[in-house]
Amino acid sequence: MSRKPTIADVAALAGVSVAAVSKVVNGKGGISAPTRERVLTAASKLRWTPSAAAVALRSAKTRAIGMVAKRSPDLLSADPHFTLLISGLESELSPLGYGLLLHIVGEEPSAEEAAYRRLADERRVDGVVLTESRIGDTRFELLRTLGVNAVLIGTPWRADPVPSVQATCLDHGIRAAVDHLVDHGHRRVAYVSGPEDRVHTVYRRRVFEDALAAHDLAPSHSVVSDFTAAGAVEAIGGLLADRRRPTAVLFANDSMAVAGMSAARRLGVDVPGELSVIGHDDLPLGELVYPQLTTVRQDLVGLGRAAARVLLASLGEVEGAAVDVRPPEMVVRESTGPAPGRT
Amino acid sequence: MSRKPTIADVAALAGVSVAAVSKVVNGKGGISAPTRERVLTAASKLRWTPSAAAVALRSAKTRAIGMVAKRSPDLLSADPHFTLLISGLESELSPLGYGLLLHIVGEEPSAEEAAYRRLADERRVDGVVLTESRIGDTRFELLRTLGVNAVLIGTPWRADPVPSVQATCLDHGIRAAVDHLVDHGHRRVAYVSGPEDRVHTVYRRRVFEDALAAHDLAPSHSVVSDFTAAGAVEAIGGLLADRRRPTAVLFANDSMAVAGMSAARRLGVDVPGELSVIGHDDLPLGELVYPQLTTVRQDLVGLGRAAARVLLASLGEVEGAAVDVRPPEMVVRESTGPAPGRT
DNA sequence: GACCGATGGTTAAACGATATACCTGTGCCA
DNA sequence: TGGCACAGGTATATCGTTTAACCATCGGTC
Repeated sequence: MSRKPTIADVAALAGVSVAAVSKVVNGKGGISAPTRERVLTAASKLRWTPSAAAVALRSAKTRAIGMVAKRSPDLLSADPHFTLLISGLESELSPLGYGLLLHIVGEEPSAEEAAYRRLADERRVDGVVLTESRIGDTRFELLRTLGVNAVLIGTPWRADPVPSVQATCLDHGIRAAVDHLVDHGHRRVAYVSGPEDRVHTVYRRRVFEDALAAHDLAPSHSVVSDFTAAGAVEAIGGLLADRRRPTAVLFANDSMAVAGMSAARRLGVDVPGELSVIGHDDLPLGELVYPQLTTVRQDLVGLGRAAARVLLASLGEVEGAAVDVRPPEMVVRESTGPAPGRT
Repeated sequence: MSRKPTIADVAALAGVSVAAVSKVVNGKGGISAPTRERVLTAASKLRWTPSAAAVALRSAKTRAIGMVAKRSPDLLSADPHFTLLISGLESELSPLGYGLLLHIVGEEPSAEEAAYRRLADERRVDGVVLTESRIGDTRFELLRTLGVNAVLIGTPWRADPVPSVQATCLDHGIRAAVDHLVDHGHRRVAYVSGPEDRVHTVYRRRVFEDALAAHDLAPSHSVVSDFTAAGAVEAIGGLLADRRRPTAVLFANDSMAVAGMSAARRLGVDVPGELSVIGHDDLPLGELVYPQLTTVRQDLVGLGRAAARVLLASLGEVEGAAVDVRPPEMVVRESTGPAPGRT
C-alpha cells in the first residue's frame, strides 16, 4: 500500500507549482483552462483529495459539524427522532463534503457540557446543532462563550440567543387534532405531556388549551409524564380510574401514545370505541400497531435539513434562503373515533 | 471573543518552550515534576487543548472513527438498531477522546462506496465500523485497498478479511425460541426473514431449521421479506391464507413482528390464542404494544462497545482483551402461548 | 521604445502541534 | 581539576495545505 499522494505529487505530475494546484481545486481564478485541465487529470489519476487535517489547520475550517444527543440508552432506542433529524442534516451536509460528528451522552449533568467543550476546544467542528430546547437552557450561553456557531432545532427558550429553525404554522397540527376530536363529539379531552423542562412541552400544552378554549372547553386532565412507556402506562391508568374520565387523550409523542393505547386495551377499554388516542411525531411505529395510531406529523427530516442550511449559511457555504419546514399536519388513522354514546 | 490559545501561549505563560509543553501533555518523560505542574496549571488557566487539526496533520492520527449507515429514511426511523450500536460505540470512544463521524447514505449503490472513499481519501478517520454484513460484500476489499482499519459488527461473509465482533453462543436465542414454541405444542412454525443478501438472514434461518430438526420438525413455511411493515403484512397474509397455516411465526426483526401481529389481529386472528409471534432484537417497541412481544434479545449496545474496543486495539490505544458480547437470549412476553387446541 | 495593465503563474510564509537532534548545567569519580 | 554521564530542557524541521506577495510575459498605447 503506497503512501497517500499529496498536493506536491499532483503538482509534479502536472508540471506546475503546488500553489497552482491549490488554486485550481479551490476554484480561485488566475489559472488558464489548459493548465486547469492538466491539474485536474493529474489529481484524478493519483486519486488525490486534499487532506482534511491540513486544510483544517491552515484555514481554520474543519468542514464538520457536531451534534450532541443527551439520552439514556433506553429512551434513545425507543425514539427514532434523532435518526430522522440526522438523516435530514446529512442530506444537506454531505453534498458539500461536510461531515457530522455525533456524540451521545448519558444523563449525567456535566457530560453534555463537557462534550460541547471538547468539540469547541479541540476545534473539531465549525458549528453545532442543538435539539431539545430546555427551559433555562445554559447551552446557548456556553456556546457563545466558546465562540462556536450553533443552530437550534425547535423553539428557543426565550430571547433568541442563537438562530433556530422550526416548522411554519407550528400550532396547526395540535389545533387540527383538537378540532378533529371536538367534531367527533368529544368533550372531555386530556393531555399527557413530556417533562416540563422542555420548551415544547409548555408550548404544546398551551396550544392544546387554546384550541379547546376556541370551542369553549377546558382540558379534562393534564398530566405530566416523562416520555417513557412506564410513565405513559401510569398516566393512562390514572386517567381511566377517574369517575369522569376523558373520552380522548393527546400524548406528547408516539411512543407514549402507543404504550398508553396498549395499556388502555389491557384494562379492557376499547380504542377507539371508548377512548380516542392521538400521538405526536408520526413515527413509523404508529403504522405498525393495531389499531393504527392517529397522530400529528412533524417533518423531522425537514427540520434537520433546515438546520443544516442555516448553519451552512452562517458559515458562508450557501446563500441564505432558508428552506421551510412543512407545517405539522394531522394524520387520521384508526385510534380515534366518535365519542362514546354518539353515533 | 479572543483567539483560541495555542501551545505557544501556554509555553509562554509557564515560562518554558513549546516542546516542553508538548512532552508534558503527551506524558513523555524528561520533565521534572515542578515544571510539569507549572505547565499543567498554565494549560488549564488558558483552557488550552491541543488543536485536533494540528495533531492530526502532524501525527497522521485523527482520533476519530467513521461509520456509514446505508438506509432509506423510512427504514431508518423504524429501526433504532443503529442508535443502540452507536451508543455502545460512543461509550468506549469518548473516554479516549475519540469522535464518531457518521454518514447516512440512501440506497443508491454508489453512495456508500463514495462515503467510505471520502472518509479514507480525506483522511478524516483512523478506522471505520461496518454493519450489516452482506453476501458478496465488496466493502472489505474496498477498505483494504484504501488502507483503513475496519471492524465488522456481525458475521463476516466468508473468510475473515477484516476483524469482526459478534455475540458468543450466537445461535442460543433462536434455538431457545424454537424450543419454547415446540414445548408449547407448536408443530407448524414459519419463519419470515429479511432480505436474502444479508449474511445474518441466511445464518438465522439455518439455525431456525436446525433447531426444528432437533425436534424432528421442518419449517411449515419460509418466506423472504424486506424488513418493512408492508412486507410483513403481506407475509402474514400469505401465511394465514394457507389451509394448513402455521400456529407460530418467527420474524427476523421486531418491527416486522409487530406489524405482522397487528395484521393478524386485524384479520381476526387472535395473538397468541390462534397464532404465536416472536420477534428479534428486543427493541423497546416490543414492550409498548399489546400484546407485548416475545422476542430474542440482542445485546446491541454490547456489540457497539466490542467493536469500538477491537478498533481501538488495532490502533494501539487499548490493550487487547476483547469485551465479550452477551449471548442472545429469549425474552418471553405475551405474544406466544400454547398451540391452538392444546391446553 | 518606454510604460502599463492584464493574465498566469511562482515563492515562501504561515497554520499548531510533535519529535529528533542538540545543548547546558550539575554531580561525581578518578 | 579534568572528564563524563545524565537529567532537563531548547531549537528546529516537519506534516500538507492555503494565501499573500511577488514576478514574468505579452499585447496595446502614446
